Amino acid sequence: MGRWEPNARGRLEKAALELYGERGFEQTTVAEIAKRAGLTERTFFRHFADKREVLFGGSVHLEDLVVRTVIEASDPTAPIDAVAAALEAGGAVLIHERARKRHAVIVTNAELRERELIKLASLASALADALRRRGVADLAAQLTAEAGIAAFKVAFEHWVSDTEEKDLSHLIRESFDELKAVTAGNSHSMSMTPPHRSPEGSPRR
Amino acid sequence: MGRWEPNARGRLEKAALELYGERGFEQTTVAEIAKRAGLTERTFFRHFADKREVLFGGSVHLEDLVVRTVIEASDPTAPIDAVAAALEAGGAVLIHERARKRHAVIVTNAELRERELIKLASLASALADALRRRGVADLAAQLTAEAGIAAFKVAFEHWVSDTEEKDLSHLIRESFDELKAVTAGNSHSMSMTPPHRSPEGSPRR
DNA sequence: GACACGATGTCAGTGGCTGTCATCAGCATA
DNA sequence: TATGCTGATGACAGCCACTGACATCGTGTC
Repeated sequence: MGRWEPNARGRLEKAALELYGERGFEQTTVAEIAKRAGLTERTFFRHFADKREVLFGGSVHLEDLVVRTVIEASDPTAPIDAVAAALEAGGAVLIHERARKRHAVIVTNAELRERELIKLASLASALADALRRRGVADLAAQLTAEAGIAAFKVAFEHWVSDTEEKDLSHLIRESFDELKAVTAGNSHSMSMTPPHRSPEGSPRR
Repeated sequence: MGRWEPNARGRLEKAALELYGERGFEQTTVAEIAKRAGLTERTFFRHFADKREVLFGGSVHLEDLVVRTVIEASDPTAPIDAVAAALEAGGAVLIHERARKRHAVIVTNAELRERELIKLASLASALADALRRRGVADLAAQLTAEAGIAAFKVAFEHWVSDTEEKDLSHLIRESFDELKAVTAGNSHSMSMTPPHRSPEGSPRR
């Protein structure tokens, strides 16, 4: 077979996730990741554009799946529901255990959060494109996509923040329902006397 | 007064925006920015956390304004409308000319887009906090904030992409109206036969 | 056997960013 | 007036992310 151990990329991903988890993202050097994977720093950068990207290998695959699901949605579906269904399909391929580990690393570092956000923005943009191709007007397509991503984001964060694995599909549906309620103005008006608020050490500012 | 020229920070911001515009973000070194501002590289990093942050000095001020507006909203306002009004108030302090120049730089570079996204995410998070403090339930607060930011983002992008200055307030209101329509499923169902689509070289994939 | 190919290694260099110490005007205080 | 403190800046050394250029070496092909 090959002259080298196979699956260099996979080994780098594994080593990186481990090291980021063990000592933190900033405290890990690319050279260390490469060494644990039995490779050199230079090779790391041949597989990944930068030190962060090694955590986001699956995002292309996910985006593909979600976009395809929208494109193949049955005809008389409302755009927002097509987006919800597509994101549910995307969520279905995620593995709770792995997603939790990965997310635990990401939330500890601002640069990694930035990268996550731009991946979601890219997904929103691709979704909007798909909707436009289905004949949805430009502004509506953008807003449906962006609002859909917002709902997904909220659901996903609840999913990975919990040790016990709830059903992500269910969380996504709840999130979209709440989104609809909230934008309809159906949510109760705000009151000046918040219900559950004790004055134990008021937040500064 | 001081021993040095006053307003070092402002001079750095000005020099950076100019240079990023002239030769691009990546082609500009921090040393060059500092030199144009009559300072040293080390001083740049005392004023800004990194090379990107110099473009985002106003974001704290903006976030403050928006959050305060939500907190001070009159009692019987629906949360989504309070958020819309607050973002309109925030948008009102932006200067079209300057926002356009800044945005033109940001869209050319992925790292800068990442930074912009995390600032918006921070704003969403602060908005959600403000809503919770006003007694809005947790999930509703998150979704209202995130969806509101989505609407703002779309409106803002339209505003800065146009040479002629439309009214940002107006664009924001339109965006929120469209958001409400779209999440209500009021938008027309998707059709398999898109209205305006000529087959001139189908996009790959 | 010559040769192209593709994945990796080696090495030198750039630039973002940090820690540390020095410098120096203004200000307070003895 | 001398002394000392403070706060903004400069000077310098160093780490590490990332890149370009070239070398190496199995594998498959002609």
